[in-house]
Amino acid sequence: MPNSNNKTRRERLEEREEAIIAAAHDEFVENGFDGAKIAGIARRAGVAEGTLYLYFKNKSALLGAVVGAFYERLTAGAAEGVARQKATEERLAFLARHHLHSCLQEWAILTLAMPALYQAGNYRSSEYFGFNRNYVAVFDSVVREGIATGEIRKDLPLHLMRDLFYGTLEHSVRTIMAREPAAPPRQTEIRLLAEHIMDMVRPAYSLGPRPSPATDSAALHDITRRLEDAVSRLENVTD
Amino acid sequence: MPNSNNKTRRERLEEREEAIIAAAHDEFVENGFDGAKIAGIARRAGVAEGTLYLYFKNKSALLGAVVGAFYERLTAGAAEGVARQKATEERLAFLARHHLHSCLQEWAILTLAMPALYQAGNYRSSEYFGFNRNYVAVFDSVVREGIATGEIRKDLPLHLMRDLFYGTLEHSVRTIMAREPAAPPRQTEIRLLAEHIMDMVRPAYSLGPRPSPATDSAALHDITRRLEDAVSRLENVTD
DNA sequence: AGTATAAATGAGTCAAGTTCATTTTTGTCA
DNA sequence: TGACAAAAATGAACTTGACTCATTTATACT
Repeated sequence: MPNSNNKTRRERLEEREEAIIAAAHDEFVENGFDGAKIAGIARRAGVAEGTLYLYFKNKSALLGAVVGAFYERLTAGAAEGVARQKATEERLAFLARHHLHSCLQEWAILTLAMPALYQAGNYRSSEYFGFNRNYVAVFDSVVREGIATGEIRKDLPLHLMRDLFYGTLEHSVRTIMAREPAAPPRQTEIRLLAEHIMDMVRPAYSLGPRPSPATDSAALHDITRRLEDAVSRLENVTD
Repeated sequence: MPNSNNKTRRERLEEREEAIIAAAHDEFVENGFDGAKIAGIARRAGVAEGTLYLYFKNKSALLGAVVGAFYERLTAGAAEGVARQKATEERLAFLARHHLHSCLQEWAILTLAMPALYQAGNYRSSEYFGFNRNYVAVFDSVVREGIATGEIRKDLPLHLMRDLFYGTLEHSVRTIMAREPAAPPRQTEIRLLAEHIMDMVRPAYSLGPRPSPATDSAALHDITRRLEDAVSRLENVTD
């Protein structure tokens, strides 16, 4: 009787793999990388320790799979949101909110991913490089389009704009989590924070109508005064 | 015969501690945190393994001492440089160059510090929190002064400006090291990069004469055209 | 049913961080 | 100077946990 179940062999293997990744996720999130035990993951997944090594090369590869799943969710969410918006500014604002929301939501995963990101001897060859590449591709295409339509300045290398955007966001997330480790990410707080960040990013990118209220309004005030002067002078002439 | 050497007991202990930190530095830099072995550090320092535990609680504490020394150099350099400059903009430009230079120079230490920074269960209580606090205090005082003199906008929380500044710098460093892992940090390249970053930071902070040429000139153009229209209309009336 | 191949198992191996009973060094005092 | 108590150092033994592999179990095909 081949196929005693209604599952093909391949399907059963993939199910097991997913179960292992889910188990690893929980064990890592609860205990951190060093605190997580292979034995614990095996127990959660309902398999023997040795079995894990048939699916993943070692503990780090197990973490890689967990982080990869996170990046997949992150990237998919970013791409979807961007597709819903039309204006460059709205798109960037969405990406900021989405990044903040995701990173705060899954802070535990981030704390697992960052070390691996930095430790990777030659980062380029590590799987994390690919994860990041796919993710920032969404941002890159938004900015490239913004530059093409003249909404964004074109005198700076794209990678620097990316560094500004994601560097600021990541640092902000770290700041928040350092302030209130147990903070549940409230929707409105994220919106406010994203708006503040966009208030800095906008002028940095030369995006939007008002690059900077303070200086701009000063310049416009000056022009306006001159306009009024001119008008009243001309009116005096007609008198 | 008390004090057979010309060294007091305390001095000898401190010398040994420094030797151990130096040994740990080299072992960590060469092999990374996991790759570094307590036995290796002990051998380099010329002491027995057990002796290390008389000076440091565990391997992590050993890393903490190495990272602490790095932060001390970093903070001292930042404070000195800021004292040499007078204008807010020059000070920030210096801090940017200094941060880039130091982090590229001692990239190996950074890759050791970042994981610990993120892993620290409750970051606030970890020693790394204090290191960072002292370091960014230099930046904070520069920005506070800039706000007081009206050079910098005051409608954004200070911590966000910090996140923009150091987030961008750190992300840039990571980008560079990912591109060319064996890159020797050339002085001129660092200057150029810092200038580019300042080109983004300046308008974000509303620092300097022109917040943003592109949009600003567009707005002014518009006003100017309206001014000219008004003038010519009035001139037609007087005809 | 028989059998070859794939998959799973878990006891055993090994490496490395940490501990602690013992030894060595140091400073003081008779 | 020599005894001695306290401090410092030692390294063999202990412990933990990732990883291996000889053996067992399940699967699919004839």
